Amino acid sequence: MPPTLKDVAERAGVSRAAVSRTFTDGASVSPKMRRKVEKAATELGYSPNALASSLTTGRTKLIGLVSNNFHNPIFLEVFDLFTRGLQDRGLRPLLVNLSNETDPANSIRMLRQYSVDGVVVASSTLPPGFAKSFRDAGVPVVHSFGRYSSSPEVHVVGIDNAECGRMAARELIRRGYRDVAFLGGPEGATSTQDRLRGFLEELARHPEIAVRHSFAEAYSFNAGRREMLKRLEDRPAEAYFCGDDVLSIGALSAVTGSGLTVPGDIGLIGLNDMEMAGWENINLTTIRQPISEIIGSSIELIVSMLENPDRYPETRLFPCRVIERGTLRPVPG
Amino acid sequence: MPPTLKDVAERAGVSRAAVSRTFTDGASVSPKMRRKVEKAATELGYSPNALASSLTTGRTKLIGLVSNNFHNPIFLEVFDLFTRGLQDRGLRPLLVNLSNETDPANSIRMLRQYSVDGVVVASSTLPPGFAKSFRDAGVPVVHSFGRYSSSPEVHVVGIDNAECGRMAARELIRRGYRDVAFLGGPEGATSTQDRLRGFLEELARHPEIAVRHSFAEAYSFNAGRREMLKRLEDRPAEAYFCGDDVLSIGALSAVTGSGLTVPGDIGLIGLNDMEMAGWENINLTTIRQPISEIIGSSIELIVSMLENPDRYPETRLFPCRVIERGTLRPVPG
DNA sequence: GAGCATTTTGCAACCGGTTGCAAAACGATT
DNA sequence: AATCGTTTTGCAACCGGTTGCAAAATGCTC
Repeated sequence: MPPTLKDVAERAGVSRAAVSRTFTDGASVSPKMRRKVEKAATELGYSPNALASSLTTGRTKLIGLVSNNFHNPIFLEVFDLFTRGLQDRGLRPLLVNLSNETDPANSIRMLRQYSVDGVVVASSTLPPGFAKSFRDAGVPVVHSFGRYSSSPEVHVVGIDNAECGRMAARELIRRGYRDVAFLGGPEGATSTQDRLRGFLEELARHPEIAVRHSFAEAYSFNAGRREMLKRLEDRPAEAYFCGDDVLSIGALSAVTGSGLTVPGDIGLIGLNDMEMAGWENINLTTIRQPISEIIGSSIELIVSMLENPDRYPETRLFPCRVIERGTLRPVPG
Repeated sequence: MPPTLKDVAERAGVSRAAVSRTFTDGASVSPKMRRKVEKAATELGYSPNALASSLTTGRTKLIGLVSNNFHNPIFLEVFDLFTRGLQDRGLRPLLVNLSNETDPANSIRMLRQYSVDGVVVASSTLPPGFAKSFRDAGVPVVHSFGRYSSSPEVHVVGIDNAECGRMAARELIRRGYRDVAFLGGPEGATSTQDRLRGFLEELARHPEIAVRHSFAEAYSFNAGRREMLKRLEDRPAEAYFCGDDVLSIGALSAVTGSGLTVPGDIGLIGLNDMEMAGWENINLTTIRQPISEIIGSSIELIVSMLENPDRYPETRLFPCRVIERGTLRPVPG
């Protein structure tokens, strides 16, 4: 139904090749020819079919954006930044929701059928092997918010989760807490494991401080709330480092709902600094993850892989920092 | 690089047409042939190129998912439901972020270049003309969360915003408020206009009740908070119907942050019933918008348009209902 | 095993573009 | 005006599939 190259060529009285050339930049076309073609094209309302041209050029400018996290509000920011960043570079995000899938094979097949030029895996809970299987299928891939590895097999952009754990521990120690805990996300998630590891590592240097940990079933408000309610049944710790902000807010709700106060009775520190953490009625002390930088860097990386698919895989980690708000008690003295 | 139809045909010692047929269902292939082809295909790891086939079939199974709302957490639920629903039907969402665009021409061109089979516009703030320009370009379109029109030009699926306004008014009246207000979203948004209209309409039947209204600059926490802070400077109303839940939560934060209580000093009712509204520390009374039904219906509609593009445009409205939580005072008596 | 209807298969053209190559047009030089 | 080097243009093959049509194969019946 929409006009094709041939229609334009006929109307302009030139060859199809000539039309094609006027629409691919860098091709040799005389000014006269260009005028003729452009006139015919606008008269017909022609715009080239990107999919047809992808057949010969081997480029679709389609990027698979794969995620399994459609419940944490931080991911709305993530999608916003990714879609805008990709669009600005003339790339189109093909969204894949992995929420109920476990097997990568399906989504790999699907993305190959649409011959995406590259894939961005945006998730802190998917195992590293997931991104790897895209690479094995010959598709350039970047794992955003993925796990640090000293010998990376795919590009990873994210934060040093273990360092965040240490950072949280130092912050709690600095404020004089003597009985602290980690309230993590799902036990299997690599991000949870790493944050816990760092947390324990740092606290191991302070044997006088009691440490414990437990896991919520998901990175979600309700999971955080439920887990904290369980902790409150027995004698709770003085302060909790929660796996992420949403968990923290759930935990916060459990604490205040039980008639205790934050930070009076219990201190809380989260991770992410999602928009909501700054809301007046939440005001969560947290560790800021520079998601905008992470995403910018991920896009830059995937773009560079379009030119050079065999680019040596690297890990890019961005520093986090503590954002002080109102859920930890002040530094003593 | 990936194996093509031809490779499979050669390996199986059959014609390319035969291979094509074994991969299109409903085509006539003998069991023997099918076995031969499938064997060769799995050996080579072949899977058909959806884009190439779209050239002849005219179907890409790509659906443009267009939105300008990447800040309201409710839209994460929206994206989740849309992507899952489309995937389940073998369709692929091509995400378009309209946040900084105002002119539809660009996105229309882009979606036509990728020959999407249809477009879903998911937004309550885009003008009706936006969806229309897709239709004019010959692309099947559904406007989800769009405005009701008695003579619709495109498919609209959503709620009756005016009725929601009336519903909120009735709820406030029922609880004995005598001085009420509408704290709307951006003045230009059709959803805001309609909600206000309904709200005023219902209150016009109760001249003894004072009514006023004002608008926030966006459907966002900060806008709601700022606007409510302004209202609090002067003598505020007894109760506010806020344009949506995010605005309500912002307003809630402004009220409690000013040392007043909800619903003691000021009552609040929102609209959407986003997940967060039910969180213990928010506990917002609100009007539930059945987003899952709206999205299911939108998908059903766009799917049916793939078969029958000239389907007569209809408006589908879903009923809302009040979810009673803790931000309005109890019914007197 | 011949004759027939039915199914299966391959040929070849086509979908909407791109691109290597050679012919045509152009411009400069003598 | 003839020669030569450059640029511009068109031809035709190709990208990875699909599909109408006719030929080949199959299954039945007698």
